[in-house]
Amino acid sequence: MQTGPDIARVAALLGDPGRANIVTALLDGSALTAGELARQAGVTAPTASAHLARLEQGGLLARQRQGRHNYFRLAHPEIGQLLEGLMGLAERIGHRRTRTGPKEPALRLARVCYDHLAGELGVAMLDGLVRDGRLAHEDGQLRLTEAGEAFMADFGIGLVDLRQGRRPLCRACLDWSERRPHLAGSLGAALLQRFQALGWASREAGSRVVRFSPAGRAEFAATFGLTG
Amino acid sequence: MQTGPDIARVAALLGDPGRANIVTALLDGSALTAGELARQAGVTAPTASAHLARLEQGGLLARQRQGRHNYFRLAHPEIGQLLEGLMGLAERIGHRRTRTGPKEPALRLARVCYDHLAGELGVAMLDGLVRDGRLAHEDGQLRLTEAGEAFMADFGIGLVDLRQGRRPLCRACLDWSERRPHLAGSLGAALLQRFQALGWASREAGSRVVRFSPAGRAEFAATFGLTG
DNA sequence: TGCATGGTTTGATGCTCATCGAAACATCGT
DNA sequence: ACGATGTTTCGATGAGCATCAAACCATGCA
Repeated sequence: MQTGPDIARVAALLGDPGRANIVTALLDGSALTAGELARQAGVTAPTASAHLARLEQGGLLARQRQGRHNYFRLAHPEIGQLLEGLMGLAERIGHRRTRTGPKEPALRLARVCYDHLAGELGVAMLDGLVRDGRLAHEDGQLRLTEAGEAFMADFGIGLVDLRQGRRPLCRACLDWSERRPHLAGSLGAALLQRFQALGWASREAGSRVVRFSPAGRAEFAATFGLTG
Repeated sequence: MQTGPDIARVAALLGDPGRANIVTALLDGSALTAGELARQAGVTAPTASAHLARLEQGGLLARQRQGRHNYFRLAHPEIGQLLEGLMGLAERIGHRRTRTGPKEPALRLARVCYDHLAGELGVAMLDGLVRDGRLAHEDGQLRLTEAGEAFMADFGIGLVDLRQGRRPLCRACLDWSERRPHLAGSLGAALLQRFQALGWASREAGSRVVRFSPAGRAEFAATFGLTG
């Protein structure tokens, strides 16, 4: 008999392949309809509907009705963090769904984690920002320095807007494939959006892959002082 | 159809209340026998045996036969990290097993996380170490500074031994109750052991609670420069 | 060589729940 | 108003599995 949070309830929600596929599909931060999720999960509409109801009831998903469509998204960014942690552990333990798929390398290079950049380039970006004194680790938190504020403003990020929301500006998120942190939080999300606006990178439809153009990749490396 | 690590397998293992109780009981880093775990989990010996077999098969637990006893422990420290993450999320979402139990405050103040100090005092200690320049955040990793090495040696920590193992010396572990990191890794484990050797604190049998004596608490605060 | 104790295996039972087809419901475009 | 599309509800089916009692195996002690 133990006290404390009920981890079994949450784990059981993620313990079904269908539901796991659903939340993984939502890990890119998008909001998908019930039908899309059913297809992604490889189940029929009724089963998906039942799963979605349970996930919503369990507090993992948020539902937004829009006309005849039902959009679902992760209820909280922290859920994405947990999923990355689960992936890391599953990988270490050797539980893999398939032999490394074809688009696996692209996924390891650059992917979306909820709504920010993850993968090799994601952690490299955070490293660069810290090395150049734009972000600072402080009491285990990430803080934007004055130099960092100037840098972001120059890069076209509207910090004022970002500080409006109650979501933290900077946050370290442990990367699944790199096993080191990358930048999350509203700033991380804004940066990824900016990359897309600048045409440096684009999201691959229906996957978490972020594809950089050769020119965009070069600009990216130059901006954050990456050698690789 | 998705690729990548199979999170459902791992989550399903943790999704049963019996198994969740088992791993939670092992979260204090101890190695317990099958019988003890059966009692902790509130199931009979046969069911526990089945659960333990599945957990071992799944790579979450390591078994060590000693005579007619079977000792189980978490297969890897990272599993403890994931469990704390799961607890944090479950708490946020509002899944609690019971109304806050009686020993809950003690647990939030100071407890064992796998083998190192967690809770209010755990994060305060890390804060103090960083503030005083003994640990430094670097590229998202924790590093022991020169001043820190001197401090640890003076405090009676044998760094040479710690560096032998392949386990990282310092590691940040996200605290379940405080939602901020505390110090893990072999150094974190060594510090907790030292506290016990000095008589500052002692483990409460059969729980994760770490109980500081009044004098020990004062020494602790003085050593790490805590005001609270 | 026995007896006690810890642990696992086996077998049987019952429950939860994932799944899908069919039908009902809701919304949109025409 | 009506057909088309997206979504949920209902009902039925089946599989997986958690559970325990009883039997079995192994180790330690006398």
